Amino acid sequence: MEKVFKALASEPRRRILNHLLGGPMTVSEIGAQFDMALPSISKHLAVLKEAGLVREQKRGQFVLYSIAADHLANLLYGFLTPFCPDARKIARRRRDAKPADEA
Amino acid sequence: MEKVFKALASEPRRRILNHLLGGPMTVSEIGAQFDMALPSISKHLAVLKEAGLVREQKRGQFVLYSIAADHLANLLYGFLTPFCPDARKIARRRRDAKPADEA
DNA sequence: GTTGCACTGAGATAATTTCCTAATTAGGAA
DNA sequence: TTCCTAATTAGGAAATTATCTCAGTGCAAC
Repeated sequence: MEKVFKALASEPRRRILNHLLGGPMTVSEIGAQFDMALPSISKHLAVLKEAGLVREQKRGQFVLYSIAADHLANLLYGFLTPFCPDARKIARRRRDAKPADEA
Repeated sequence: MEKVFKALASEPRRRILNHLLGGPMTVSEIGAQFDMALPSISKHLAVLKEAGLVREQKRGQFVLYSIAADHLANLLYGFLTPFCPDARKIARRRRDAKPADEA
């Protein structure tokens, strides 16, 4: 949870997540959307991956990153649960639907 | 949104929010739960307030802080919307229920 | 008024984060 | 092999954050 909120507490990283909604992208493709050096993008992706918010898969010399939307949703619903009755129902429903996916 | 995730990216601040689930508390009462100097607690509360996650009300020499759970839920649901169809419905439902509460 | 408690502001310091450039690793193609 | 591209690692500078102590402000009770 700590890593998740730390990861989300960065505008570039939230923008990366939004870009990935369109489907898997390589580091260069993501970097082309930003005015930032590629190693910085790579670092941000590592932070997101460490938090479980993206997945990486090597494809030859490329690395494809894709969003782990389910994980993101489960974590935030789980966090919201104590604060909000709505979230409790949804968190339970999501958990029952995919029993082995929690963090 | 930036302020919200920055505020949540801190273990002490998330703990403070959880403590406030029991109802409004003074700064000293909150501080008693932590091994941390009071000015630090005060600072954390200021960050949470700046993010709209808590409200403060002066009561004589005391300052009562209480959680703004609705705001927290609305913001996170709003953030989740692009990533998760569930959140879209809920965010809309919440918004329609309280039309003048968004950030 | 004076004393005491609740809280916040100020200043200092250590740790963390973010970003860069340069160098390195690794894969694919000539 | 040699060259090119993709991505990461390394190293370092600048900014931000977190925390402390100490000083101040405001209220309340004596």
